[in-house]
Amino acid sequence: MTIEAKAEQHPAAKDRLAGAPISQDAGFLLAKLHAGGSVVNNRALAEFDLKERSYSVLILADSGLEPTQRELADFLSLDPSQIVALVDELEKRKLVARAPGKQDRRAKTVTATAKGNQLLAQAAIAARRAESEVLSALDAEEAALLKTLLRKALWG
Amino acid sequence: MTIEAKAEQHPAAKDRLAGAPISQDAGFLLAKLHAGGSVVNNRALAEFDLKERSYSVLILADSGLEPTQRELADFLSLDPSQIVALVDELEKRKLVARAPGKQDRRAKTVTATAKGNQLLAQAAIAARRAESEVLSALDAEEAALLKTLLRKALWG
DNA sequence: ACGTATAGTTGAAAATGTCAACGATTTATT
DNA sequence: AATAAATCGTTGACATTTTCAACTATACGT
Repeated sequence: MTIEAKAEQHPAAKDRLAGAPISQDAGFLLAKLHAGGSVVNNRALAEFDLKERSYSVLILADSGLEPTQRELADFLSLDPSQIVALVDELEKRKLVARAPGKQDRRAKTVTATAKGNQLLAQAAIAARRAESEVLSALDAEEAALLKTLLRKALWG
Repeated sequence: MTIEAKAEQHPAAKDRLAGAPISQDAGFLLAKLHAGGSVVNNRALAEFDLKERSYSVLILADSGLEPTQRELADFLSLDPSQIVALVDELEKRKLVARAPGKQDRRAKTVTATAKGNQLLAQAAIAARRAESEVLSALDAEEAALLKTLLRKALWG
């Protein structure tokens, strides 16, 4: 028996369970693709001493939107105290800076420094490579469609 | 100014950051939709004293595929020791049973009991409701397409 | 038969998530 | 204007989850 034929009879064993009805469950599919993707993303970002989380904060800090920590917490679905730790670390590395909110002095806006912007430029390249690895089973059109649907599910 | 017009100028404040380039990142979109979905799913399943994880194990145990714990770990992207805890709890509640693997006595297959099957039937209804809540911004066709794309990304 | 690899289990350590309290502000109510 | 109520960032405690190294029992390769 050829290897291919054997593979068809024993679906890689790895995804023998893919036929179970849970593969119809969006929550499960999301969780599984996210879990696999996180590993790939974090591996790609490790080179820059970043993780998915700190990378996200850095992007938002670099966006020009001058997000407050509260906005970061809401947007990233994290507890405000986790944002404190994340920003502390990035600030210690001089990648972002805190500034008092303009019309609300309780708030602190987080913006990327020039150094943060430079690191981000490099990291974004690695992140794009990681993403195409994660979505390698999709062609470009399908990948774009997937992202469009995810955005619509999130924000309508 | 109408409320709608105001909403357009100040995009709910909640998603003011949605315009940042991170919204182009599949990993981020996956993480965010998964995070929001988990809350909804777990709330729906709490009624049955289940969480996403135990619900997944129960579905797989009920699938007729007689998965081993190792297969569950691989498929659910969890450490084998986490499967032990999950199955322990479900087994204590008589929802699943462990049986020695047929051709490998090291392995243990996990199968749902009649009681587990009955609970699952109820829980699956709640899970479906939760899913349509999470994907409420998508019409039926879009939701189906999203799931198809996720499955393709995972298994080709 | 022997050494090597794998399944499940245990327990510890590290990372993450959740929550309540606090000082400094801002906003709402009188 | 004065006071009350709410919000922002922060800290620290606690719970949950993840990760990892052992260990026993069994299977597999040579």
